Amino acid sequence: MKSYTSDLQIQQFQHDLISWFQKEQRILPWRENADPYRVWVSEIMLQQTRVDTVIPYFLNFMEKFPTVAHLAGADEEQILKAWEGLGYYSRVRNLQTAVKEVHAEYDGVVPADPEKFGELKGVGPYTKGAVMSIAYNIPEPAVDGNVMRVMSRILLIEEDIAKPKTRKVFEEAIRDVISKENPSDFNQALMELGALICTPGKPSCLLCPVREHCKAFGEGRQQELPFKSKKKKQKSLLLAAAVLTDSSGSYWIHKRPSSGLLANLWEFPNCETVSDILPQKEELQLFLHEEYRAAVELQALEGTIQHVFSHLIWNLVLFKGVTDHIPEGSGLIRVTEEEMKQYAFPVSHQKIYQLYQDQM
DNA sequence: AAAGCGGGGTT
DNA sequence: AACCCAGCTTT
Repeated sequence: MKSYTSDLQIQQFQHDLISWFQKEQRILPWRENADPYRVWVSEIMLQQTRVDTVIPYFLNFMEKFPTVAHLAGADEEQILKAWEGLGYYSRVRNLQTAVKEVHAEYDGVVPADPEKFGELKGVGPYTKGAVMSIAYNIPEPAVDGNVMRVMSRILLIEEDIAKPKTRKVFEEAIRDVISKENPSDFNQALMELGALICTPGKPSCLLCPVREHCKAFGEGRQQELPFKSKKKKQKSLLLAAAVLTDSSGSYWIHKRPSSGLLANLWEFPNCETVSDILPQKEELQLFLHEEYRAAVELQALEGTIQHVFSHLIWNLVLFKGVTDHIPEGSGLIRVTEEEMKQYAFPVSHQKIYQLYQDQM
């Protein structure tokens, strides 16, 4: 079996790629220095998330939690608030779990050993390679979506990048071609190339520093790659939510379970509505009484909210209601409008809050 | 191997 | 509407 890299001019490829990166790289906050903790935080934030989205979150996060010790000692409520709106909230809970371990087991120093670093919570194959190469200049592959796209074109790899085992094919290829002298710039250059030049839709091949090395470009097939099988579409759910207040204007809110969707975030009380005979308002009223012992008359709010996740769609119908009597320990807590700012809400419930306030 | 897990930008 | 994004964990 002939390897994918056998007819690549590796030295020349490395040089062309790294030289381009050193000249053209964007100025980004996490490139200010190579502090391993800083690099680590940036890599977690950048998982499935665009650079422009991450920048303000990264600056705020580093201000609030500048070191391993700061993050290890923070309250979960604070770190979720710092992540609010960024999505995939288990990322920050796993990050804190891992950082606590680094604080306790490694004296606060991020281990410069891929095997040890890779055992930490939330550190998968990509993050391991990225942090080890960028922070410690260790030649490990860091294969993300960008790298699979770029290398599928350079080496004309036609395997399905949606399949988990395909990542290993790319990791082996990268092990063959990665610069041992400068793995940090090499890995970053591949990702930068994927972001700026070798883009999904119409790659700018005429600006590409490595087009002479690119087999797909040589055959005019760059638009066909990478190959990715389709994923199935989202399920759609019908939900009803209630903005409940007391007579003084404080809100009744609920903390979501510690696992699953939007774990540990706060929300307005709500339920999925499944009946085809009962009005949604009555179904929600029954739920509020069963779940929280809250007897409350609801009024419809104007407008609905659709919220799209990667794997499902919420269609929300909204109500408001006033009650002063909900038992202690019911699962709902009472917070003032001012205190609301301390709690992390998913964007869907921020939309609910916004819509409610617009109608008051 | 497949599914669960957010949110937003691009085309 | 589909696709993509500096993916990882659980089942």
